Amino acid sequence: MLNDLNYKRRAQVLRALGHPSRLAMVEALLQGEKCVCDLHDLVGSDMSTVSKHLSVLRNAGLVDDRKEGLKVYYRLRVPCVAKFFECVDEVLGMGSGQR
Amino acid sequence: MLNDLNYKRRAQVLRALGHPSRLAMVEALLQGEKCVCDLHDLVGSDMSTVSKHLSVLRNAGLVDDRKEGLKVYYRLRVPCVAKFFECVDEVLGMGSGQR
DNA sequence: TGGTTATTTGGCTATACTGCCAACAATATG
DNA sequence: CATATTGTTGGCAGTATAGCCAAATAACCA
Repeated sequence: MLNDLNYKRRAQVLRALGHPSRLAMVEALLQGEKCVCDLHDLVGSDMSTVSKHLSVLRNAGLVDDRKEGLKVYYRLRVPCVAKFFECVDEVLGMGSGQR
Repeated sequence: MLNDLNYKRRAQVLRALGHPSRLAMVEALLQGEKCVCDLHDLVGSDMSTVSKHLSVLRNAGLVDDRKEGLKVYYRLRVPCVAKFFECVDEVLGMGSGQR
């Protein structure tokens, strides 16, 4: 298939966004840097789970982190994902077409 | 967590895009309707696999289908996904941050 | 140093996804 | 009707993902 590696990388980025908790975290990060503890409060699952979700986002290239004292702050690397939310909601707004 | 169902639905849409073959198919569909056979030629995997990928996209609300004679034609329901490709490539363009 | 807080990592089980094959359904054509 | 063509569905084996706990790391403070 045409340029397989490129599609794999792109898919990795989108798959990283394909989880409710990670989506919620990314949306929160649109407003600015958050520490893991903030995101932990947001999504409610175990801290270790949150940490693993964040590493999925990091490996996909979507976020970056920075340590300050005990806390680790994550930030979005790419503002354009904001548009994803609008478009995804447009998809959902038409009725999902589920069969 | 805040409005769990909404995040689940959104995640479903993004996860549907999170596969190399499905991405390639969606990109092809940006140029217009294609039959399953066209997409089969494009991605190269078994027809049944292609069909299942298409049903993932359909269940996510991303595509619609139409039967004409023996052939089934799929089309994108939402043009805005075109922008996803630009943004995703922007993510990749910065170096993926893989650790 | 010893203790506390914030986060990551390892390991495990449960669940979901992928991709192939075989079987089935629907439509066209001889 | 028999047969070919186009897709879909069921089922299975292999792989990946999710989420929890426990243990490890790192930075801070007494």
